[in-house]
Amino acid sequence: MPILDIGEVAQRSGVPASTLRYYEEIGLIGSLGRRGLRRQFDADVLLRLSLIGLSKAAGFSLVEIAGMFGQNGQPDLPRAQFHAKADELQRQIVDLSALRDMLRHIADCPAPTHLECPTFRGLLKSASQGTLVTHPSLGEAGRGLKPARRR
Amino acid sequence: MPILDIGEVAQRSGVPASTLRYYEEIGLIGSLGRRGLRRQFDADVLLRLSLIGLSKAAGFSLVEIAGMFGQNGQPDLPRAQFHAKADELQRQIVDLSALRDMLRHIADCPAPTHLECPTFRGLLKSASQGTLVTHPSLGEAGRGLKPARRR
DNA sequence: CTACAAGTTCAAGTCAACTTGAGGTCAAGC
DNA sequence: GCTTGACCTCAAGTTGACTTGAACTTGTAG
Repeated sequence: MPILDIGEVAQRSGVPASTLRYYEEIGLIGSLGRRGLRRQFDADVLLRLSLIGLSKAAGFSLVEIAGMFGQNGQPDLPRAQFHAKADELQRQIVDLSALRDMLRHIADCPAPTHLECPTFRGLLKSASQGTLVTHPSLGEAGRGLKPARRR
Repeated sequence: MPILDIGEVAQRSGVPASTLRYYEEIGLIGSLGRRGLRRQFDADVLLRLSLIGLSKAAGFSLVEIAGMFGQNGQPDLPRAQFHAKADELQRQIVDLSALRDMLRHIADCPAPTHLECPTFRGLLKSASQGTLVTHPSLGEAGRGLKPARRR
């Protein structure tokens, strides 16, 4: 079971050392202990970081992620909540697929003003399985979507 | 072509008026003009807001979104860039699907420590079509993922 | 005509997620 | 024994995306 120090974890994972310290501080990852001052990480942390990256991309906050994969590796949440998160994610996947198709459409369709193109409107309407504002006077724009973040 | 004032847009779209002002300020949406002091919005803005919500969920920043759907409604970017964004989105969809399956797995699998479960590791490995750190000493964790944000 | 709800501006505040900088520690190699 | 490089802590700064508050204006209803 290999032990890594922070520089190696940073290099292999692409996550900066400052971020790793921050993640440890908030309890999102754990280290085995110290050698002198230096944190020693189990190689497993790399998997955990993948999981974290994935979850961040899905729009989960660090706090939520911490809840999903408690410090020991075991989830902190009841099973039903996982199903709920998965379903939420499924909805998001549907939406992103629609957006992907819209981007492809924009790239290929010669019409300059896409909001008027029926194909485009159709794709937009299909997003969020119809909960979007396309229908007169009902629904909330982007309702059911996870606000997402990047940096 | 109906004209809406900010309160109606807010109500129908679920986007707070303060956010709508902010979006207008940064050029993400446009208003038709003013009636007295009050902004008048074309109903089309609702579609635009859906698009914005969708794009935010996909992890695009407001600046990127503004570039994709320039103030007039026409994109500001070359076609190739749209294909690139679509492909990026496609990769993300694959990753999120893996994450969704992982969440389902956690909800259903009785084993308490999922990082050791082969099924789970398999799912994790499949994310980002294998660019993740699962393989010894190569790759960056979550590489290729768009960091996502929420509030 | 007056009240009032709904709008307006502008500056400052907030929040999550980090990053940066200054100054300190330690183990290994020369 | 001394230097060097990789690590350390802790406080403060940054960024994006908004939100809040105070003080002001306006169209409509009574």
